[in-house]
Amino acid sequence: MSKDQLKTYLQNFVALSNEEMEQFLSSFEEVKVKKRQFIVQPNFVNQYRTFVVKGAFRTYAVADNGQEHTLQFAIENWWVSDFNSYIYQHPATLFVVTLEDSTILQLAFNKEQALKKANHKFETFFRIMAEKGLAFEHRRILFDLTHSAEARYENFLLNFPNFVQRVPQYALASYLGMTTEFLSRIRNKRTRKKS
Amino acid sequence: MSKDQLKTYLQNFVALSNEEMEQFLSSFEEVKVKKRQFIVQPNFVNQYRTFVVKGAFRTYAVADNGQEHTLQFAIENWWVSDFNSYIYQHPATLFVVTLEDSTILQLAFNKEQALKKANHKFETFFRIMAEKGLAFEHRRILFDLTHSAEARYENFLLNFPNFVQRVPQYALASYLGMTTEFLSRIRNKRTRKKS
DNA sequence: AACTACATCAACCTTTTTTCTTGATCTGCT
DNA sequence: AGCAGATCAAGAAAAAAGGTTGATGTAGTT
Repeated sequence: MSKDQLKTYLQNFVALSNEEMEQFLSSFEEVKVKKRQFIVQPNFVNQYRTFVVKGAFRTYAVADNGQEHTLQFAIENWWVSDFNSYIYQHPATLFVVTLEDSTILQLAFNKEQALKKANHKFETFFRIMAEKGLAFEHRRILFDLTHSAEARYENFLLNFPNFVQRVPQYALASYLGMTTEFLSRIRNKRTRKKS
Repeated sequence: MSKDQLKTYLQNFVALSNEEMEQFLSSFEEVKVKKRQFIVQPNFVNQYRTFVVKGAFRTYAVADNGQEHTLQFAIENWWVSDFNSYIYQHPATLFVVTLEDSTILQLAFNKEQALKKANHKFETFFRIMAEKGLAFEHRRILFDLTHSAEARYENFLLNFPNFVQRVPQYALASYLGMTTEFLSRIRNKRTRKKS
C-alpha cells in the first residue's frame, strides 16, 4: 500500500506508536494525477499538503511579462504545495503541475489542524519539516546569489542527480535562473569536455 | 470590445436600458485561456458562469474505470460550467477544458446573486437560460435513448455542423456515447458512400 | 444458427505540440 | 575589449495527441 511509503518516511522524523501512526496516515487520501495536470492553480486555495508517492511535480509562478519561474521540483518522498496559500488558506499565486503520471497522498488543511491538536508528536513533525525546509531555502538563496549560472547547474547536478533526467530542461533553466538556451549551451560544453 | 458580443447575445433574451446593460456587462471579467487549459477541475468549486466569446470548450467526467464522458461542448455564444458545482457552490466533479485558445467572459457567483437582487430583469434572463437549457437536455436524453450510434452522429452533424470540425473525434465519440473506433468507422462508411 | 450493433484490444500511422539546439546579435559590467 | 548571459529566429528532434484499421468478442435479434 502506498501509505507504507509515507510511514517509512515519517519514521525518520518521529517515533510513533502503531495507533499514532495509524491515526496520522488515515488523515491522508491517496490520489492519482496524470501528467500535465495542475493540482494547484492561482486564485484557488491550495487545500492540501501533498506527499509524492510516485511521480514528479513542478511549482512555478508566471510573472507579468509571461515568464515562468520555477520554485520547486518534487519527486518521490518530497512534499509540494503553494506553501503560502496552504498555511494561510489564501488564494494561490503559484501553479503546481505534474511532470509525469503521479500518485500522491493529500492531507487536507483542517485534518492537519486536528492532528496537531490531537497529539503533540504530530506538531513536532510539522515543525521539523518546516525548519528543514526553511534551512534548505536559506542555503539555496545564498548559493544562487553567489554563483554563476554554470556553477548553479553543477551544484544542482551534484545535489539532485536523480532529478535531472526527470525534469524538462526549460523547467530546470527557470529554476536555476537562466534561459533555456543558455542552459543548453552549458550542457553542451560540459558533455563535449567529458568525451 | 468583446463584451459587445455578450451584449448582442443578451438582446435576444431581455430588453435592457443602457444603464442596465452596462451594469450587467460590468459584472463580467474577460479572461484569455490557452488550449488544453482547465477552467474547472474536480474538487475545486466552479466559481464562475462563463460565456464563450471565442474558442471551444469541452465538459467531461471521468468514471472510476478511467473512461471519459463528455457532457457538453461550447463554442462562441455558448455558456460553460460544471453547473451543479456552480449553482450549489460545491466542489466540482467535472472537468472543463479548452479545445482551442479561447476568450471568455466570467461572472462570479456572488456578482450573479447581486445582479439578480438588483433587478428583476436580470433574474428573468437567468430563468430563461435555465429553462432553455433544461429543455435542450430533455430533448437530448430522449433522442439518445431512442437512436442508434449512427443516427446520433447524423443528428449531431445536422444540429451542430459547426462543432464537428472543431471538436476532436474522441471527444465527440464520448459525447455521443460510443467508442472512438466505432465513430471512426461510421465516418469512414459515410464518406465512402458519398463519393 | 446467423445477423446486427457495438465494444475491446493492439498495432500503426499522421499530425500537432513540445522540447531542445544552434547561430547571430545584443547588453551591461568590469 | 572581454565576459556572462539575454534575446530572437529557425530548425531539428522527440514526444504526445489524435485517428485508422483489423481481429476478435458479446449480447440481443431474427
